[in-house]
Amino acid sequence: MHRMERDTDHLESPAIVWFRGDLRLSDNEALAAACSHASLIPVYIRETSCSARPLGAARQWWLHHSLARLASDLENRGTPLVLLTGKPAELIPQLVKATGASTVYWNRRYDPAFSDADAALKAELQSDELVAESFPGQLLHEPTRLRTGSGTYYKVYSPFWRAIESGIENRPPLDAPESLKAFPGISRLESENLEDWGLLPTKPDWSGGLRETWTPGEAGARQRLADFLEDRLKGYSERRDIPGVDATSGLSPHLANGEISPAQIIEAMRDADTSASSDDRTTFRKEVGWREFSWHLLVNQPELAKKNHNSKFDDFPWLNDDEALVAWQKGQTGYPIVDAGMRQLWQTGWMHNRIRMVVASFLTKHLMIDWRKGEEWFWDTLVDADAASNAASWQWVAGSGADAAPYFRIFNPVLQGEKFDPQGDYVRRFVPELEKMPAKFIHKPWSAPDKVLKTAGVSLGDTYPTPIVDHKRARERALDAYKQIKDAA
DNA sequence: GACGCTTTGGG
DNA sequence: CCAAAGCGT
Repeated sequence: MHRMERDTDHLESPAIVWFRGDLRLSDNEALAAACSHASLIPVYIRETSCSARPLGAARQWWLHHSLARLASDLENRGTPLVLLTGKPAELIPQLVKATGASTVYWNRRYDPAFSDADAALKAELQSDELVAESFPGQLLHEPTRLRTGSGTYYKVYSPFWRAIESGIENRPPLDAPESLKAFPGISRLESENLEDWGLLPTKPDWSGGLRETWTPGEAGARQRLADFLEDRLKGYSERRDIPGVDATSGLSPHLANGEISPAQIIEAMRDADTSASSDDRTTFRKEVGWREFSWHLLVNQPELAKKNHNSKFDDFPWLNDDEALVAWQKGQTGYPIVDAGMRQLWQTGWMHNRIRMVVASFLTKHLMIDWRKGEEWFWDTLVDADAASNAASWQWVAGSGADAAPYFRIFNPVLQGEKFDPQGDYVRRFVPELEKMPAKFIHKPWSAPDKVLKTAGVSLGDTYPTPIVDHKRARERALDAYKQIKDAA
């Protein structure tokens, strides 16, 4: 068969659009490509027995709602969404056979755990004379392609950023297709019920705070972006560090679920006519850049969530202290800024970026617990849990990562609280038992005079924990441990 | 070969 | 002011 013939012929038959990490209709190249076909079959597969790490509970909650929105958005434009469970390598060919489709489109995902399987499926489909094509979209750059002058991947953010910065606005995002031509036999295809997938919590339903905080789905993502650009881009570079005010974009969970693309964000910001300074814009663009950098690292270092990027840390004497780990997880360390962060995470599925650094530093340095334990907890509880950002950022704080903070840079939880939450607004919101503490002592209640504690209704060790470690001693212990691996190398 | 690196703390 | 070190241009 001649290539030219096939290129026109295949448009006469339906195209399968395999949705994976891209739960949106706009800026979706795979979907756009399918629109030039006679009809299309959108499918989402709940993948079983694949090598990727299963989604954490918070992201499963999000996924349920995001898929529900995607299905209704597709329905409104003309086609249902087919839901299947199993192995794509079996299900996609079955779907091809059942529908007579000659084409399968999908957008690339970059988690190395999927790469081999996706490439193998593509090759298999193509060897059957089918068209199988993948498109970019989740990132602004192709993480495997970008190389330094000496041919290696980037290990330092600044040069990485300079390398992608200029090309960052080169891809104009696509509009959502106005209508979709459903495959005529689509309603007779086997499809499962989302409700049967068990993505939502049951026994205790802990999702109340998530529901109050978030609107999963493409429309929610677009709304949040619009609100951010209108209300919060101005002043972003300063205010983003203050956890007590709503100053960040809050787009991370939408990005993690592919409800919005980074190209859409960058473009919308360029068009946003606010009085935001160029500093505000650059700072935010660089945040998007960090996400790109993390994926660049993960793609080139597939073990990033498991292995120290700097192997010197393989000998670090981490402590196995389950009691301390649980206190950290539950927000019961006795350090208000740490506890506020951990409780925000549990209640809302999200934590302010600055506080993520503080709690991660506390776990890895004050408690000397392996960063992987923290990474796992975040993976399970964050609605924005992202395989690349989570691993890269934990290693950054722990000191073991690429371009990491030096290990000896140990955050002081009291000073961080006083500097970035001076009035204690953030602590008060998530640690209500300290609500009446005066600002002067809210980040160090143990140093408040008895009568201040009494007036505030705080009884240390009773209504609020005493610190589980002493800052000064913990700091010295961590630095001693670091000295061991430093001298050994 | 020089230069410039996200996010700090303590003495 | 110091606490590292090496990456990338």
